[in-house]
Amino acid sequence: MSDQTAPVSLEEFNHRLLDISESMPKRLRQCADYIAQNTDRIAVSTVAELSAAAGVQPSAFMRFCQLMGFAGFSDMQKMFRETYALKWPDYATRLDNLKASGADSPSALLAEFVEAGRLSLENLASSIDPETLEQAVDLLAHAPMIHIIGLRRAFPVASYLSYALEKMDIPAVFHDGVGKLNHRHTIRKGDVLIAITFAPYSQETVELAQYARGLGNEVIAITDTITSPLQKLRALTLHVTEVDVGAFRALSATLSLAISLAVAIGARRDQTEK
Amino acid sequence: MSDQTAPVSLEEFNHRLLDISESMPKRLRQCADYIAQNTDRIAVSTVAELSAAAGVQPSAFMRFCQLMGFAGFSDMQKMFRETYALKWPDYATRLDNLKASGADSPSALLAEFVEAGRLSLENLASSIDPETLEQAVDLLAHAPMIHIIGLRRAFPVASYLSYALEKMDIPAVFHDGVGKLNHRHTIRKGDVLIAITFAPYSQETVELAQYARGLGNEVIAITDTITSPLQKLRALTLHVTEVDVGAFRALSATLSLAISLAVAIGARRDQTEK
DNA sequence: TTTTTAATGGAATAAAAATTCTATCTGAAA
DNA sequence: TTTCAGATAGAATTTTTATTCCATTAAAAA
Repeated sequence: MSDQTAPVSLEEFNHRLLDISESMPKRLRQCADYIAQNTDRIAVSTVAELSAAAGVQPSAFMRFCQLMGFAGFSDMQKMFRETYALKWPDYATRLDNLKASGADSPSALLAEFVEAGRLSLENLASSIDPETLEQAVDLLAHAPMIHIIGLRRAFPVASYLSYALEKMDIPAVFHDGVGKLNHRHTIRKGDVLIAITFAPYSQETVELAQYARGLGNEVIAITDTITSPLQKLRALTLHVTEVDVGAFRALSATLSLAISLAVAIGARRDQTEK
Repeated sequence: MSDQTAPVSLEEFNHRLLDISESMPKRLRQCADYIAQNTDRIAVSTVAELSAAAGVQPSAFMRFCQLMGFAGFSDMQKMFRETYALKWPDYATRLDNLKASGADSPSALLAEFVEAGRLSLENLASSIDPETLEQAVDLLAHAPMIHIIGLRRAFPVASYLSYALEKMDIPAVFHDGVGKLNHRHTIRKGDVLIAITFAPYSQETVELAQYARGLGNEVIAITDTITSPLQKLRALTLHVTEVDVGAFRALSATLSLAISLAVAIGARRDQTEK
């Protein structure tokens, strides 16, 4: 058992590995070498698998984990499963804990939302496919008219998108649902619709998307799940996963995506006009 | 047990999920919805964790796996562990990847907004004064009615605030300016107004704040400068500095503040009612 | 309504995995 | 060569996790 504290990040882990691997006995050295080359497997493998792959006994692998400063393999694996944000914090539980400890001040709550926002943004950066985004911008930059719909939770995003497009003098219709007036007849052939919807999906949004698709128009979807009804319409989907705090979300990632889309469209149209 | 063969790729998995999720009974649907939004957690979680997060019993989750065509959870997880190709380089690398696709590509732009958003959030966390926030929540939690105004750039924030308050059954009036109709007469003595405005300030927002102040009511301001006209009214000011990308901003920080405020009000009111 | 069928929750069981233990081995020092 | 301190392999044990089973509940059909 090591007296050192366990690494809490990939950097610390690698540093430790480099530090001590040279002074390890043969079998443990084998573990170190294997792990150095296959760090990514730790999160999704068992001791048996890893030790077999490294050519050692499970017990040897256990000793390796302990030398690295962990209590055991599970402890080490936990770090990998958590650090890489594949497992997000469960904010519902965290909030309960906050309340229980009496530390549920507004600023504590704000701190949670800030953290959730940071995670969402980081995740957005790695999950958005540049090509899909490029395609969306391309379609939108050439559209004679852009239609936008997004209700309930998605309404702020849709309204901001409308605002941004208007600022750049890009023709756009915001289907805001005011007075239950339906502007669907403003959609002409060749126009492109941006539909923003999160689970549970707004009926109106889905219907408008269906209508647009019925005219043979392209639909760009901004949504949070892979099973959105817009998927069935074969809309071009930009998928954003927001980290929720309890039942609420700060929309940081979605709004960033939306504003990027708007500005990119603006830039593209300027180029084309020249 | 399903007669269909199990999906062997993420695409097949998604397709299957989309196909059958609608015809599932309640609890299994819950599983489907949760998984649709958190597909990436399958590889590194246990049945217990996933089922708890989805709000169902482990046995329900098992049935879900079988409906999806797998023999059981382990079988399903196997697929995800095998196709688990690391999408986890660190954050800096991910940003670089986005930028790599060309200086003025949409994804490079997205990278900038993501970066700006993160900076704004960090800034927010350190600049908000917990006491001021506490005061604001206190005032708002005791208000018989909350009024909200925010136009142009501030409109998404105001609308989201309205949405959140409505979800929590907190009486609120959204002065949305639709049809240039003015709802100022709905403001009664003792009500509190949340006014959101950024430079250059909307005339309408400032006027409504003045009106409310004239009745002797409290005004909470969410604004981006220290010299806003609302300051003169001795409104309680929550000051948010957003990092802009060119002439645009992603509103990450402002929206996080707004949603925190809303949730904190909701929590405070629940307490008071007891 | 009554009957039938499907869905659900939770405990019970089975399986798998992690971890520890100990006899045996290895290699260096005496 | 003998002694001894690690180091190692493999089995035994403990812990965790997956899976099944069945009584209860809810929904659908008669």
